[in-house]
Amino acid sequence: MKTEAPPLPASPDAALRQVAPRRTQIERRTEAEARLLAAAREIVARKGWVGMTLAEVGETAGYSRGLAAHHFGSKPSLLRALASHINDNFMRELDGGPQRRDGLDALLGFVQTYLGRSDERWTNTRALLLLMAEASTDDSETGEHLAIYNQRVLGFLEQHFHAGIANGDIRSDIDPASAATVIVGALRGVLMQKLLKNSSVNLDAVKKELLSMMIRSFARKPAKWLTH
Amino acid sequence: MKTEAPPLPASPDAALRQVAPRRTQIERRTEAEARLLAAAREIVARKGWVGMTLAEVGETAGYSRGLAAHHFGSKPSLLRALASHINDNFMRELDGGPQRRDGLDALLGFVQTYLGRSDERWTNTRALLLLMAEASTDDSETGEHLAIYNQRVLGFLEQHFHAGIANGDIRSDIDPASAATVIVGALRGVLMQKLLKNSSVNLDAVKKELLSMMIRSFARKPAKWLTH
DNA sequence: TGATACTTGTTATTCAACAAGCATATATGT
DNA sequence: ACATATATGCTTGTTGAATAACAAGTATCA
Repeated sequence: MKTEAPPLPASPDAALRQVAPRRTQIERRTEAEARLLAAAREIVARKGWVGMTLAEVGETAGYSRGLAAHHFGSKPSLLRALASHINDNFMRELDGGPQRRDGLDALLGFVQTYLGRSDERWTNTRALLLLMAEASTDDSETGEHLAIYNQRVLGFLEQHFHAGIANGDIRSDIDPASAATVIVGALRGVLMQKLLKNSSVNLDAVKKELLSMMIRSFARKPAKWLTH
Repeated sequence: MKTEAPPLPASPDAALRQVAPRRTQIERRTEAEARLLAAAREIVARKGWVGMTLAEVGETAGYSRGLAAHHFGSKPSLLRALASHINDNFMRELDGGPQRRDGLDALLGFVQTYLGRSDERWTNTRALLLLMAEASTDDSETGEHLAIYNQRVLGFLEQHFHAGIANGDIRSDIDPASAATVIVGALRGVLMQKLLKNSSVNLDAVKKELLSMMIRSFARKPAKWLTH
């Protein structure tokens, strides 16, 4: 299972010791943390939180088996860092979208971004899904950070529902909180089915259908958006 | 954590040994299996599949720590039995609905049933959600049974989309497979948020919003349904 | 008496958590 | 500048707890 020879991209290069770029402590620590989190994210996406071992995280990141435990102290603590990390990534991706959108336009863009990714970029979503599912079980405080993450995403959508209602694009009889919950739920639920074995989910078709649903349900003048 | 004195509802009653109803082997075995599955279901709902131990299942069911392993042989084998069990329960609950419904009416009824349960009856759904989430991680064949379960539910909905299109209630430009995926995903995704810590999800409001969405998106004549 | 259900005993494995040591970077003194 | 000392990052050694899986024993039924 475990890769015999982890990547180890030439940080301590034996042959060219002289060229070793004498990184500062802060650089070393920062890079180590980044690589540990990236490794954790991938492993969680594959095996889930409980299936992930600290040793595997360290080794996948190209370090020793002990580093993850040493750096983060404990597994729950790693989860905390990981949730923040993924959340930050996603929010950054949202901001870096095509252009500034608002109201219903922003909501449709959100869905397009969420379902429009290539297989490679699913790792984040996949990991987050698994974390959330497992979080609702754990007795400990492990799950609260994910609840906070969820609140942030919901808040983002609610805000755009309100904006859309204000600017007249969205029907005023929509309940922003409930509608946001449904949309986020639909996105996660669809992804979850996609990640099941032997899945026959056609993401493009689903995306199209969901966008139509949103326009017909939320738009004050659906025709204006459907033609687009 | 573990309850010191499990229920043990008077199967081997010490005081009234004489009255012990001399059950047949088949009866004993059947009851044991039922109680083991019920215990497993509850524990999975609380702690998830991986967080559940075979010993706890046996003891929660009122037996010895070893029975679960002995009866089912292995943990994956227990999962198989559990998934079937929950699936059967759910399908029976669907059939026993208010009355025979069809097409869009059946779809709306499905959503109402799914989101309209009391806290107690969520155990099934909760357990199934966790199993599904964890199933998409496992390398083994553990998850295939859940994929099959998912296919069955999707099939049920697709069939009613087709029926609704046929009888004119549902727009003909709806793609049944995609729409079914969205609805099932929305239901699960909403439940998942509800199960998160500190959840502020108002299930009644969400149900109402989702039903409105479905009517506005799928119905050929929304007005006919919205007044209802 | 034999079969079947169930229990208790045991083992091997996995893994988080810590501790003690090694490696690399930075601060201080000459 | 250079050397030495200290701090920080990283690795290897180790331990104890948890637990799935099996084996051998006991109770219940045919």
